[in-house]
Amino acid sequence: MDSGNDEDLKQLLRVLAQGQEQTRQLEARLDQPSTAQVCKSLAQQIESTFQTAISMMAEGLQHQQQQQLAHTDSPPSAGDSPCSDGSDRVFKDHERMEMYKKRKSMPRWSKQVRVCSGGGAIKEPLVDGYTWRKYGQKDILGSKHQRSYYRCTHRNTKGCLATKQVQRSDEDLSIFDITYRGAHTCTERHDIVQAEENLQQQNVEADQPNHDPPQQLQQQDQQLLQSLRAELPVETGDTNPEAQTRGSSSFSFPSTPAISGVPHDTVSSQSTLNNNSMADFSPTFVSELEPDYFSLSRYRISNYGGGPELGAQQTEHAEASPRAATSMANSPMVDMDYLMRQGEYGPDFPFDGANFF
DNA sequence: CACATTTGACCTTT
DNA sequence: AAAGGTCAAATGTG
Repeated sequence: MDSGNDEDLKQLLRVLAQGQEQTRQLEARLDQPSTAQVCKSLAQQIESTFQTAISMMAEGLQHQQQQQLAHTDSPPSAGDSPCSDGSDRVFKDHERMEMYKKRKSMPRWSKQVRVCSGGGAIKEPLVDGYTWRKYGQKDILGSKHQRSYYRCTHRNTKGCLATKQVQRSDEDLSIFDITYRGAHTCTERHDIVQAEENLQQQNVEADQPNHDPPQQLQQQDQQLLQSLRAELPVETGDTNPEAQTRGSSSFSFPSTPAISGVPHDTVSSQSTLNNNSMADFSPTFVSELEPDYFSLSRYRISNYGGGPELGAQQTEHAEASPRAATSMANSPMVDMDYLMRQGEYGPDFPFDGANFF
């Protein structure tokens, strides 16, 4: 238990450092002609990061209190624990329980991704910048398509508990419902915002033909632009029906950092939306199976929690990277390349924010 | 060999 | 009890 405590602390540190880094980024943006949207996204990301930290701390506190209680209530007796044979199992069960509780309290948000196929078979939009590992697949009652379950690849190495579920929509085969759960505590892509900003800038430049494009803007980016233009907006009329049926009361998270207690009952819609909203434009949609397959996505984020949607529709950029499709679901950090290529954000951009402690 | 996915069993939630 | 979510052994892949 104590060993886990240590891990938790490290993780907490990571999350806090992430928040700090994000705040720095936001601060830097405020001096630049950034779009409001970028700043807002950043702010939301920061909020969410701190929420994660807060809930981690609250959890730790609760755990501590429980331990203290147990200590004072029943003084340590020799025959306290079950026989040697069963103790292991009991411990495992207990741990599992904790896991479930932990996950249940995690922020959760979903979005719809439209995948446009160029005639080929449609594959799941698996690439979103994080590396995921599939751990399950299920038939879902009333749905034609199975739901796939993914967890962050770094679950074991960094204890990152982020998961996602992917399920193809019944009505529109080109739409996938993706539900994310938990913020990434691995620091795989802390700098998404910058990538997005680059994209936006490129977009703007493209709209103003007179503007000299920086030399660094090259083929990849051009293609990217084209794809941005070509992409289809997902129609906004639909209120995700499932958000009401299955999500209604299952999720809660504090909107304001109420320091006390374990916050479980307050709902903040906007804070849950964007935990990693930036983390999800999908770099590589080129299918390795279908050479002509070329797809993009634009998505909406629909929040759980049943609260009134305030600007819940937030569109993000999708991109199609000309980079050769990597294998399967993994395409780590493609956007990182964009960052590095666009040297203008300079040397003082502290990448050590990604310190892996 | 070290990863990934598949898939039936198992567990939790409703 | 049924549905949803996860685990873990078997299997696949580079």
